[in-house]
Amino acid sequence: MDHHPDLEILERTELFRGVPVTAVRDAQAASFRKRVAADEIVLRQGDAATTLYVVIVGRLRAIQTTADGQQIIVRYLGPGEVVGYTVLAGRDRHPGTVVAVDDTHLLGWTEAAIKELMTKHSSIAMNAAALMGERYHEMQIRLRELATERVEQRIAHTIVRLSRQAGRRTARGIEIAIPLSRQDLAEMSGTTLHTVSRTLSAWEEQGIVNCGRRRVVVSDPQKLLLVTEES
Amino acid sequence: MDHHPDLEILERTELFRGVPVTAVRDAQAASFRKRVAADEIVLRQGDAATTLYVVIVGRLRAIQTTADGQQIIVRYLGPGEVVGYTVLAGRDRHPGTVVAVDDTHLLGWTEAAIKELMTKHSSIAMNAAALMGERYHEMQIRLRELATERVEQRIAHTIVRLSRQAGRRTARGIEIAIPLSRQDLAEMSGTTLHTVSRTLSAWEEQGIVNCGRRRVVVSDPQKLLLVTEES
DNA sequence: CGGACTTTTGAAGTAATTCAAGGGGAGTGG
DNA sequence: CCACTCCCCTTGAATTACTTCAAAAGTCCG
Repeated sequence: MDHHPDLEILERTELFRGVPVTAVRDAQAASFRKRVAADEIVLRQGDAATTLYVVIVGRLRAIQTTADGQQIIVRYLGPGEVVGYTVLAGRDRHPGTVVAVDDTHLLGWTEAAIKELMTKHSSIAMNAAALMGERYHEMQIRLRELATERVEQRIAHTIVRLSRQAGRRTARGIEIAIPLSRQDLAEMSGTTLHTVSRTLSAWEEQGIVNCGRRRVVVSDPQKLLLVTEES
Repeated sequence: MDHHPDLEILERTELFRGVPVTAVRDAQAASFRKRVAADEIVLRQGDAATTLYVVIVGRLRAIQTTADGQQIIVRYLGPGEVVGYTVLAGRDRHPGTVVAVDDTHLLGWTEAAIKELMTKHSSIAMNAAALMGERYHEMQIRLRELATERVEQRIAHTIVRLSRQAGRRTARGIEIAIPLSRQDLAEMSGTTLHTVSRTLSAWEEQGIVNCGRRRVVVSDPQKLLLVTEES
């Protein structure tokens, strides 16, 4: 069993992309598998951070909860992405909760293992820095949107982002391959489910989207982009 | 000149903390100095990213500007902090602009130099990952605040954060050692200068703060914390 | 077919923005 | 040293975008 199927997958993840094969092999050897069913929690806000995961198949959502129970969706995580960056960041408690959206398959490392890997193979550590930087960048954009844009524009941006991240071309347009309730969209856009519902209804009339129960299809991506641009 | 004063400073920065002395020496040798006067631009949004800096003395502000000219202040950067993370993140264009608030002294590296350093010394790369993770985490918090809190609470959080980052104990309370206009606070809290002004006026009457032209002194930190907590 | 969850839509309420105008400090130049 | 100017700050009043409240209608699943 010299040739392992996980190896090829790992080589294409954000953490191991461009890393020498020997190093990826080391990583693969030190990893363990974890499967979680839909709606299961992978890691919980406030818990001690002990593990880092890479998503192999499936999709998860990272959320943050405030003291008084309000939630925001920080992001969705798909194949190839890192879950549990806490260990990379050198923090000791998870700043958010990660829940599986579908049945998911992960590869995991203990804190000690991943640190050893990064120490031995600096390219892994550099990838870690790059990936954290990428997320930081994403957040800057979202922060700016939230601070300067109107609700409609923010919802449009949220949907554009989702369609790029998890969009599937269909006959009717780009379908977002994640079940999304109005509440979910609200928690991503910083608004209420009511406003999301009203906005989607309006867009539906304009032929921009086509949505149902926990389902969003962008029928006219161009028009949607126009919405993100208007002042 | 074997013993260089920059060396000791570098050893305490977020990028070189805990890194073997030989590595820090390498870094110091590869660095160049840069001085910028107050209000000078260190790097400009949209420009090609070629350099990474570490702040030695002084303070800078990172801003993001939208297409239509609206601004937000992403954060302030002080001694020991990294400026120009773009290079670490592997992006090619600066996502924001960084301007010096005071006269500032930086140490810089070319992209090639810093990448070589990280490759040779994985602890530097790991620090880079940790520091990016820390910023990502900060942004998550701010995003949540912006999405779930009222303006007054957000302004309170902004000021609490600033007082931790740049607070100086004085007879009157904690003075924020950065000149801050109402507009600046607005751009950090996602509101308008008018609302900031009204809020500060109200707090002044309650004896929470004591502020003047581009100056904020927190006279009752406890009461301010209460504001951040109320629903 | 019952029941839980999701979505829609109207109406009322409100927090915060926008509009508008004036006041005050700090620095500059005569 | 005074006056002028440029910012910065303040405060009222009007407006509005969005939330909150409320109720009803769909939709999916067991």
